[in-house]
Amino acid sequence: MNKKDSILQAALKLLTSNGLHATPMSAIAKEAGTGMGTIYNYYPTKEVLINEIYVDIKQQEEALFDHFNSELPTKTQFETYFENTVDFFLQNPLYFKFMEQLHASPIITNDSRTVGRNAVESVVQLIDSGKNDRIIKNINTSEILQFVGGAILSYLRWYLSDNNNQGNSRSLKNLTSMVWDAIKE
Amino acid sequence: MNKKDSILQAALKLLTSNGLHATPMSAIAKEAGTGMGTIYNYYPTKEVLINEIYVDIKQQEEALFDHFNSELPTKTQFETYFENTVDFFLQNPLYFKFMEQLHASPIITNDSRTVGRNAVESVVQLIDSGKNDRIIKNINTSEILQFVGGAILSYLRWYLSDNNNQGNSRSLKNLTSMVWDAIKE
Amino acid sequence: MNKKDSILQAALKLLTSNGLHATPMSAIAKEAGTGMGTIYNYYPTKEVLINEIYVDIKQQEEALFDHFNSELPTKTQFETYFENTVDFFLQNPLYFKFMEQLHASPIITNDSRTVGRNAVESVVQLIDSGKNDRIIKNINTSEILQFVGGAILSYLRWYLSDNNNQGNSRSLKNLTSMVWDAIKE
Amino acid sequence: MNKKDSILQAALKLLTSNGLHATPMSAIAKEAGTGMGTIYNYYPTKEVLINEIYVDIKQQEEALFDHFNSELPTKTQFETYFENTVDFFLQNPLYFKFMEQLHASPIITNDSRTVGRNAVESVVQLIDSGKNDRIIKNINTSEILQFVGGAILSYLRWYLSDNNNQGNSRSLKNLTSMVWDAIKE
DNA sequence: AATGAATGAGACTTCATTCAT
DNA sequence: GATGAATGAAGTCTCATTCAT
Repeated sequence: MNKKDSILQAALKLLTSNGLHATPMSAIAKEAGTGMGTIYNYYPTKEVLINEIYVDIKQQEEALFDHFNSELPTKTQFETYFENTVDFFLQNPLYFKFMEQLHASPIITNDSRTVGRNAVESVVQLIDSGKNDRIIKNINTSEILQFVGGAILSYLRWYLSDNNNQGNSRSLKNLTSMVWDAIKE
Repeated sequence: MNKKDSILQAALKLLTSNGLHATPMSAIAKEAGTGMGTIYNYYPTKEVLINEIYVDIKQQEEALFDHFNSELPTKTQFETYFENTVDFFLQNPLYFKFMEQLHASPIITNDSRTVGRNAVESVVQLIDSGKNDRIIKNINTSEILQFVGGAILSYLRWYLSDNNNQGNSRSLKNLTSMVWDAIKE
Repeated sequence: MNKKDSILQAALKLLTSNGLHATPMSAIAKEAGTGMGTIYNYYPTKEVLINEIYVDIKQQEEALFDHFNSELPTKTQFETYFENTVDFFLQNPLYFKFMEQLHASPIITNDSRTVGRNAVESVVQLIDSGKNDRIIKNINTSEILQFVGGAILSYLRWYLSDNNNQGNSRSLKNLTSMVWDAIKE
Repeated sequence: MNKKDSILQAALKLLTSNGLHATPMSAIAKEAGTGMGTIYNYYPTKEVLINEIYVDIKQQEEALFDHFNSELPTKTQFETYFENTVDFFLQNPLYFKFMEQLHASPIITNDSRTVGRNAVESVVQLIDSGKNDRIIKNINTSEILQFVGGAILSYLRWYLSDNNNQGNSRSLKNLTSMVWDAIKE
């Protein structure tokens, strides 16, 4: 792994376990196995480093849609999106913890948030097209988007919570169908 | 307003707009119109102050159920809970911003989180009773709880987001029914 | 002595003996007998502290003219100015060392330099009036001012140089008359 | 131009415009069009580099006297020295700015200062010989030297100051004669 | 000889907390 | 109880210097 990625990984690990306020750059450097100065060769400030992690995750999320097949039925596409996204965060629980902690933080810049919004553009189009075909309810698209996002979020919170170890693929299927029922016409 | 509350309000205001990392105690004191030492007469550390705000909000949430009428139909009770909770945060948007930012932060202690969980005990009972009466789906209660919480969260995010001004009471009714449809048997 | 002055004195002492690049704020705090944070209660940055010293010296120089008697002959006034200024720096050799090192430094702001120029306004008037009365040569006033300043500077450099201990009041008298001879009509 | 000189020129330019405290070696390397390592092939430390510039300027100053004709009258020799030196710095204003800023800095080593003193050895001899012939006043030679140096310095400061554009060769002639009048018997 | 990524000591500065008033 | 000047540990960031290429 190159240095830039080591730093990102180290920062992700420490930020999610200790929090922003308890993760000095020196600790990140130590964890990454570099000198502190090296971090600053790649990221001009701590704030930029945090935002880079944010953007990085959002872009990986976006990449999940790269091979979307727009000829499949809307419902199939939706299920694929929904389950892929949940799966992505289950495979990368630190990404989820990071987003939980920093999604609403003023440290995330507007530029980063814009990248975040663009990342879900494919889903917006899927929903719009579903509304057009009267497959999905005629509710404000951004509201539907938030609803779906909230469902993903709540599932992940439940699944990854310390006091749960009963998560299974059946419960995800349940949720997917609950959500589809809620938004379908 | 007494000093203790001034401090809480000042902290809430600054924390939500600037973030934890950019809200020094001196700024809180200034905003509250007190001396820095005064804050320490009420709260031994900054961390305790933050947790106090957290617990305070959770307890106000809990108080929403004080006059719950357990003789009404489950669906009515659910709708009341759901809409009251959304309304509570719409009336207190800073509470929502605070929770968004600090819900997942390591600065919130386990004790505070326990208080938070107790605050929704009434809802747990409502759901369990609903499951018992085969009105609500037989899914893990904590999963349902997270699902409902996620729906509230996503609605509030959408409603309070800067680029939205179309929120109206109809859309909340829509959501309430979407959620009920999703969890009802 | 109050804290603000202790800090100024400590900074002056260390800056003149070690130079700007070898005088950390921590050393100034230690020398001043305060904590580092205390310095920042009075001076927001190191740069401001340096400029404050600069302005402070310039204002003390200006104060030398407060009791100038404008009814005395021009020559007498000039001699008084010249010798008082030399004497001021001989009494405060650290002020001289400070100015030698920082006079031309980019760290001194334009605002500070403006204060410095105002401090010699009385001398400008004396020279202008002398030119008017055809007592002083009709040369650009700022050029005369620099010439006189250069004479003071060179005398002080010589007098305070390590390898000199023959300074005496006669040599100052010599210089004063040399300079007067050079600028008189 | 070879690399060594590029480095010297780059350092001179940046030091005079930004100051020692704001001129990192990396910036010098960039300005010189070399790598940072290359600088260290020629100069073991930043301090040595600065001193090299200092010594270099002093040696160029010394070279001005190489073709001094010791058979000309003392006054002619003095005028030549005086005007050549002023001219040298007017042709190389960065040299002057450099000396203004670093002349008194503790970063200049005693060895460098010794070189500086040797550079004016010819002038010392001229003055001594002038005193011997009772052409120049019988004042401490080093004091005369400083006086003459101060006159040069003050003229250059005035001439090169931002708010001056009236400099002309007549005013230099004036100054030369003022200074000669001041030191001649 | 030339390079520049890597380094970490040390700089400046912040801010939670104390305590004399 | 109320205050805020004082504190210094600890944070972010810089930059002179090294060394593998």
